[in-house]
Amino acid sequence: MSDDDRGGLHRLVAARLDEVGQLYTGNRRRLIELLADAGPSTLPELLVAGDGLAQSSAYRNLTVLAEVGVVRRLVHGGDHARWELAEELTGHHHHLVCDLCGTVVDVELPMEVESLMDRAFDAAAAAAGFDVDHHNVDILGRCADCRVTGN
Amino acid sequence: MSDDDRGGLHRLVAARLDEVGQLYTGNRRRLIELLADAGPSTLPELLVAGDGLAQSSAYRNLTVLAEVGVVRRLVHGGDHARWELAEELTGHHHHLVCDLCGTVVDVELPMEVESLMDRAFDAAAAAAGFDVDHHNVDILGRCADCRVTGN
DNA sequence: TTGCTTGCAAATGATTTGCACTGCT
DNA sequence: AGCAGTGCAAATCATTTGCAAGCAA
Repeated sequence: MSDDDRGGLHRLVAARLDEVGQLYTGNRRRLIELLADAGPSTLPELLVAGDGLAQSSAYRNLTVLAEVGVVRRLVHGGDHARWELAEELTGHHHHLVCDLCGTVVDVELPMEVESLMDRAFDAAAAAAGFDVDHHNVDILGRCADCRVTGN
Repeated sequence: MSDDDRGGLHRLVAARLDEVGQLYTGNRRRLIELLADAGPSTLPELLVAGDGLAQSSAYRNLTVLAEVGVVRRLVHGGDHARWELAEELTGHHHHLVCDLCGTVVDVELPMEVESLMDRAFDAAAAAAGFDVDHHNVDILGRCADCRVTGN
């Protein structure tokens, strides 16, 4: 994310919090910065990078940020959930997930692929009586690091 | 799943267990039957349907069945994980997930869509240094029941 | 001074494990 | 006999919550 977008990011988060009477405190700003810098992160990762941030505050703040729609909780197989900035802030994307170390990296797919998937998903869901709201794609495999270390 | 396949299913599971010196016991057979009948199910659902099956045995048996590759553990947002028969037994498929009640239903996508996705995913992953092993697609929305009840 | 935040400690709840017992081979 | 499977109760561990003190409008 460019430094240019960073200001807009903070302004949007502050506005969203304000709408529900919540403040954009230092802890919350730090979490947003960390997620903007590091992408999908676990709570322990955020605590290590967060310099003294209390665990309970981190969980509470991430929950609040998710409630106002600026953060999203991801759940894959590992012990800890992962948190990332919401798509409204990052754009629509999917995830590369390493089967070995659990790392999650964002990927964007070509627009034609997204629209073909949308059409296919709508059709498949309609046949089962579902109304589609959105879709998540996880691409699982081995990340560059784990390929090298032969994990 | 047809009754015809059911016999083959049990034979395959028994063989897989046998390979690692484990038995195809009544509890394990019951779990396989329940998953074949009900699709992706939570542990509480399996216990209710399982008539006296102990919780710890259910967890332990599902773990063993997953280790020999006949069962898969799914994790979406809810309180409980869900378990389903592995794709080797059911064929490749994806999931419709109800945002409101958490129900998960299997869907199959047209072959052309799968192959287009495979190609797109390989290309996107390669750009990030990932080797793709497989992919999961979750289609999220509102199931037929929740549409009716206006949950 | 009213209400949102914070950190600590305690509680919660899904899942796992220790153990003694039963049952297959 | 010898090892796998079972159920109960206790332990684990990510996450949540109660509470008292700090801080902003």
